[in-house]
Amino acid sequence: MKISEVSKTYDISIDTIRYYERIGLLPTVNRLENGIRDFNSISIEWIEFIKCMRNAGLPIEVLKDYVTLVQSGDDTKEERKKILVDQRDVILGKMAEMQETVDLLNYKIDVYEKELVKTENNLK
Amino acid sequence: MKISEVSKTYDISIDTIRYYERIGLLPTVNRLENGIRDFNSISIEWIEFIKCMRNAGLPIEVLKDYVTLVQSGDDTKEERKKILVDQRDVILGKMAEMQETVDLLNYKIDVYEKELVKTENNLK
DNA sequence: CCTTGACCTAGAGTAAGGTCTAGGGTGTAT
DNA sequence: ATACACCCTAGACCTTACTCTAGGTCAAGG
Repeated sequence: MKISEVSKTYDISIDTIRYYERIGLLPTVNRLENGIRDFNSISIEWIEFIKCMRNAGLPIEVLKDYVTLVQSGDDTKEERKKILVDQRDVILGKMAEMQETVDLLNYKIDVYEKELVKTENNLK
Repeated sequence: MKISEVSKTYDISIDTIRYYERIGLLPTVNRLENGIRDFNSISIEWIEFIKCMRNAGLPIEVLKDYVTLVQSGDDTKEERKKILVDQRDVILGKMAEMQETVDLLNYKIDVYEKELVKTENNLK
């Protein structure tokens, strides 16, 4: 799979994919003889994982640490698991904050709705 | 209320508060004769609102638009409500994405747990 | 009086995460 | 054989949202 196809399939810009590889977030991608990237299923799995984690706002540095641990063997499993658990907690915390914001927005929207109805009635 | 107190109470840095005023996100704050900011209840309400919305990731530009509309009178209520509704949708969308990430993390954490137990048993 | 601490402004600097440009190679359809 | 679509790298540039620095005012305590 070439980079443009990956880009379209996962809706990540070509530049971003190359950037991820360059900074070591995406483990080195296979190349054809002419140097062109040829994404195999392992690279694709990383792409999917990175996309999902980045969507949730996990910082690149944390993901890089995780990727590095995965690449350095089985005795890093405890450490890897800890990263995932910690980040899950961070996400859950953010979701709770966002829910508070949604609650406030719901309240404010409700107030606007009532005020707008009042204005309509006044026009009658 | 002086800036340092606002900063402590709402856990926003003094620099950030001044920055928000400077860029027009926080409507102009009252001053004492000597030029020192004196936050009244209206400013405080804005601080609380901005903090809540920024926590949820709403961009400063969108919030600035909202603030501008509030300051330009009652006939902008429809437009203001639209901003809030749109942003609520954005937040709900992000929360759904984050839930997907949490699901994936739960799965992965579970796999690590099982593997780690297996390793322990092998050591027996 | 003078030092300390809190306040002020303007403007430069920083961090995170991309995005874009210049310059160049390759493969294939006309 | 040349034009077009993709691919490559290195490195500059950009956006968002702060954060910090320099230089200065002012009020209270020792």
